[in-house]
Amino acid sequence: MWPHAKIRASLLAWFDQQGRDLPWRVGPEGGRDPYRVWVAEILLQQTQVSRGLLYYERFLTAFPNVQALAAAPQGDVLKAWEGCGYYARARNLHAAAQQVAASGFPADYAGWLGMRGVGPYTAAAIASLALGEPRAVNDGNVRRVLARLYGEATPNESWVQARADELLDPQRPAAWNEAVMDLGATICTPKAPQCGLCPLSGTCTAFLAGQPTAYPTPKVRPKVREVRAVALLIGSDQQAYLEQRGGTLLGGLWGLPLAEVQGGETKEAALERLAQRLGAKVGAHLGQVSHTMTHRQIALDVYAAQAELPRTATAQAALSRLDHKALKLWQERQAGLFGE
DNA sequence: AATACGGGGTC
DNA sequence: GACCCAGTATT
Repeated sequence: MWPHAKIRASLLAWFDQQGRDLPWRVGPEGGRDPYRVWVAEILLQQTQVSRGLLYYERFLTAFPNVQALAAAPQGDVLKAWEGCGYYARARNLHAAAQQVAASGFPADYAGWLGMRGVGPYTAAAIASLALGEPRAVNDGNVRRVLARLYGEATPNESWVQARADELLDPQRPAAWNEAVMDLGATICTPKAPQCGLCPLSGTCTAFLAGQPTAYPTPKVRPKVREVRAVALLIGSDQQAYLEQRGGTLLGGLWGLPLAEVQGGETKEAALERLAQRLGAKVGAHLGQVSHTMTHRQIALDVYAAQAELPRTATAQAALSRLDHKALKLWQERQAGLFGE
């Protein structure tokens, strides 16, 4: 039988001393501002805290409360999210904010779970941190900490949730959740854990076995698909013809008109297809951009082109990193033309 | 149960 | 280059 009481006391004592001071941790323990917690939790999905911090202040300044977020145009919301990735988070957050502005905040875990973009992790986080509900979070930190604590090399979701549920401190659920995540983020890190500073090392199976990083075993990664595409820059890097991307990949963002090179098709054929669609005359090859996403490796050839199409100020639209790289080719060409 | 979904940090 | 990050939605 595991010494749950001892583990709780050790970790919470460490947390009270060494817990991180983060901008969304304002207000009483278990009674935080739901809007601020909500925004932070969405922003931090698959995003490291150090990076989330950069966006959090900016987002809260632009949209200080749920009414402001609900009333904002989607373009403004995506612009605030630009560069942070997983843009469905911003679209869902915006849509859900409009629901909250109309009907109020959900009152409990189940209510939050029904909101767009809110899954089991986020619902548990908001329910515990803002509502004081005893709900155990299950994120990457929790998974790693518990895998090591119990020496489970291949923990599945239900195993992690079960261990997290039974270990959750019923007296301080909010602090417990933050404590486990802080431990995972600062001490019990993936590659080089600082077991010498860990309050749980005395009961940690992985540490006692001398193999902390052996748990959990790495997840299998999906294969990266290689994609070739062509894009047209009509205008300049500052003022260009932009299209809003549909679908799930970069959906809602704006970018240069683009055509993927289909299987069995040449780059020239794709370029011709694209030019035809826009009624554009293709000019100089500006260069090639290479861009890696989690599941794609994109090689994009960018061409200058001429057409009677409306221009958008590129600084005002939310663009992906891929499109920023493409626009940069224009600057480099200008520098080249004028001999540096 | 798998896969799609960004972009960057760390070793 | 591998592996990961306060995960969720879709299939």
